[in-house]
Amino acid sequence: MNLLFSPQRFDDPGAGPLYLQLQRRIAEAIASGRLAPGDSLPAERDMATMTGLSRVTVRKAVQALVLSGQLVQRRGSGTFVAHKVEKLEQALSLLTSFTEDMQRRGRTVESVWLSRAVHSPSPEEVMALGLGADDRAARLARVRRSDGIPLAIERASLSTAFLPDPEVVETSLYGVLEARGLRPTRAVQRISAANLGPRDAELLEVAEGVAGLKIERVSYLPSGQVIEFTRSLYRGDAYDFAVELKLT
Amino acid sequence: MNLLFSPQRFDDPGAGPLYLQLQRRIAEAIASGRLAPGDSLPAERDMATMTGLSRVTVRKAVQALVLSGQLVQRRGSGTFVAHKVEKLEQALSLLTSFTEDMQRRGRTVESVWLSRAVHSPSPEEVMALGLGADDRAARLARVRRSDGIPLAIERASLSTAFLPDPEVVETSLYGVLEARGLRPTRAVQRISAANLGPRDAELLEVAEGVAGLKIERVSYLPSGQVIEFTRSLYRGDAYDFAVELKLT
DNA sequence: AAGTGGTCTAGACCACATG
DNA sequence: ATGTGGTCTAGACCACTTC
Repeated sequence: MNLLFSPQRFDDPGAGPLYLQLQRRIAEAIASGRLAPGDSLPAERDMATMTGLSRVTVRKAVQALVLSGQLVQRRGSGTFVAHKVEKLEQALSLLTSFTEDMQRRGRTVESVWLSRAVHSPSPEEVMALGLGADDRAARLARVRRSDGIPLAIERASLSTAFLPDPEVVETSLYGVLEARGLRPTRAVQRISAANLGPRDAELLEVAEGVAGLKIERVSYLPSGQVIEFTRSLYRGDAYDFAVELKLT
Repeated sequence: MNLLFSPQRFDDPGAGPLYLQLQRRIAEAIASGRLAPGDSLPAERDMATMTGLSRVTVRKAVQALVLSGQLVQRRGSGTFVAHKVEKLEQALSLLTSFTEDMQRRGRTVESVWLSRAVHSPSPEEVMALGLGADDRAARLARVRRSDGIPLAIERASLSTAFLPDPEVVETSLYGVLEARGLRPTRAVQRISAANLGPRDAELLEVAEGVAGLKIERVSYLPSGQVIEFTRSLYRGDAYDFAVELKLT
């Protein structure tokens, strides 16, 4: 530990900014196992005096490692090497139920509703759902958790023609639709990456700016009509989507 | 503009940290169109005096918006509202050629080799490629660009049994393999999100910490043998992968 | 009560871009 | 030459956790 934070080599010219040098040192210590998951780092002030850097510079190095998921900070408690999160693998080309998926893995499932209500549709919803001037949109938003860890935020929108009362949805939206005789047969998903904003980061219990996987799904009825439009945000560190390719 | 950076309302109690208040203000100005793409913001020092905040605090607000892709900073030049990047949509369940893909869209394609060489395999490569003790790994790394914008970093690994001399690959790896009678028929991709590290961020010409889409692909020969293992890193702001779901 | 991370300040120097 | 963002410092107070 004394070695890790010794002021030596911080005067090297051409080694780049000081915060990057420190960041690299810590990252290497983690990669090599000299810092193991769960280990605590010295307090920021202590690292500063040990390295001869200012606390602001130490913080900048630490922040980058928090963003990349290698460190975790807890206010009032300390800075720790992150535990490896076993990535959950999920097939992308099958529409699977979150609940069944997790139970098959022997994990607990919790789902916290953020809202279930009817709103005037946003322009995005009008586009995606093909709504008319007087149509209204039912919105369902929830946080999906497993074993106490939040994994994803799901925000679904439907025309009230298909779901007049969103309050009736307890667990499975598709279950409720099925009971009403509505069965999507095709869906298209679009996947991209984005840094989480303050709100979403808080809901997923990660630092602001952490990378998240954004998935937008549009589901279609056999008639070709759009029935549902869902935007999900997955924790990038906890999820892994798998796709099998057909090669011609 | 005077309005945007007026010190009013920065004394509101209960509105959260100052940098978040400023961040929110700027984000709203962009969303509402009062700040249009390409517009320049005042210099950091000027924003600081206008708002009555310190430069460090202004920087923290700006940094977050740079991370989320809403602002762009150019050293020596200024801070600007980012131009909307039209997201490139790509089908995930087809193995498409980057070159053909872009040309079909009427875009130029450039590919910059970072390295083409033979190495001792890393543990990861041994695992993925199923290498033996004496096998060596051919590595190909390049940055894919289109219209002058870097879009992705591709790092491919193969056993030298399949590709003894990586230097022969000029544009298409699959083309070279095909010429050698090697034709993958199945591939599995795993997708997740990650914050870009200093090196990768530089190669993709974005700020460190920006969200990237990480795709790992393993391709198989008809015999079931693994022929290739590729790790790609796409700019999260410029790419969008599409998958169609089969619903049973 | 003591220690931790979170926020904030005022001021400084450097490297780079543009006129 | 001037202005810009990039880095860095020393010191301060707050909110929270832990003892």
